[in-house]
Amino acid sequence: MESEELRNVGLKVTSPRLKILSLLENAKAKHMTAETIYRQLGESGEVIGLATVYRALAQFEAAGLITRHQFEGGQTVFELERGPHHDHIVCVRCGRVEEFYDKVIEDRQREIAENLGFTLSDHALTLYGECSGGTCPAKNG
Amino acid sequence: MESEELRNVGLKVTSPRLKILSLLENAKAKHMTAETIYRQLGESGEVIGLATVYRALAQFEAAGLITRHQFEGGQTVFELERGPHHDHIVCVRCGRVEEFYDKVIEDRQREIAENLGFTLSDHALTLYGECSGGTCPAKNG
DNA sequence: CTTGCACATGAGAATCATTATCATGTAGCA
DNA sequence: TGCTACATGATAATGATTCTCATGTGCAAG
Repeated sequence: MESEELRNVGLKVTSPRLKILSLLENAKAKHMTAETIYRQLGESGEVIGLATVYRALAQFEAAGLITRHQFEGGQTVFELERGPHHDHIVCVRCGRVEEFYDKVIEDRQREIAENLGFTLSDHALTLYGECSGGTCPAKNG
Repeated sequence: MESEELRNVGLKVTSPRLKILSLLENAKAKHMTAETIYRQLGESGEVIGLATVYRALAQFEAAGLITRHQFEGGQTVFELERGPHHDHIVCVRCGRVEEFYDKVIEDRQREIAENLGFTLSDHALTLYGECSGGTCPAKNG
């Protein structure tokens, strides 16, 4: 139940929060902007203030429920935090986002940070390219 | 001479462009925001419209003279394009930016993109951490 | 089951970075 | 030297995100 997820992280269980969380869990697109969430909720008759959407997303992120990504050029997208860590590759033509995980890279990152005298706390790796013709609908999906 | 750099990429040689380019080449900080460039020029008595700064930076980027980076949370920073490709590690405490290059990671990125059916055109790898106590002035510099 | 109060919400204003507009100025070629 | 396409600067406009504030509500205590 989503209510528990909220309680577990110390957030009051409210209708807007439940709806946003629920949308994130059931949406077809795994990466959504605040605006998209706002619009999709509106279309389903669940009208929630845009400010509330931003607030809820910020709280969810602080609580570790979701992750925020800032791909180049575009807006900030949010993604439900489930499953193991991964990075992203974005098609510059159609906007499609794929995920991947690579142990070699992960390990190297830690080593590099250490060598430079940093304590690694986070990283952002995003690849940009074009997905192969057949697959690429040349239109966001 | 900076004038040649401009001519070489097909841009008219104008005073504002020369000043911006010159600042980028001589500034102590290697990564600067449009706002910073605007302010530093103003302080040196070289008053240039903010819009012009943004325009010039966009043109320099299109011409390959500089590179644009979008680190998390902060604004967009620009960096003179000289020397080989590299990635960045940013101190989340003091904002210091170090650069690094790692062949292992570069190679893996290409492989990963291929495996996923993408033609890699670009990538953004930024590590976030805290630089070691002694070195970290805990204040941007 | 009521009550109180800290916290949540929504509408719209405010902010921040960035881009567009438009009247005027100028680099650079004929 | 003069023309013309392009550049500039002041300012308005935009788009994303955050703040404000009056009002509403989850939920723990009684």
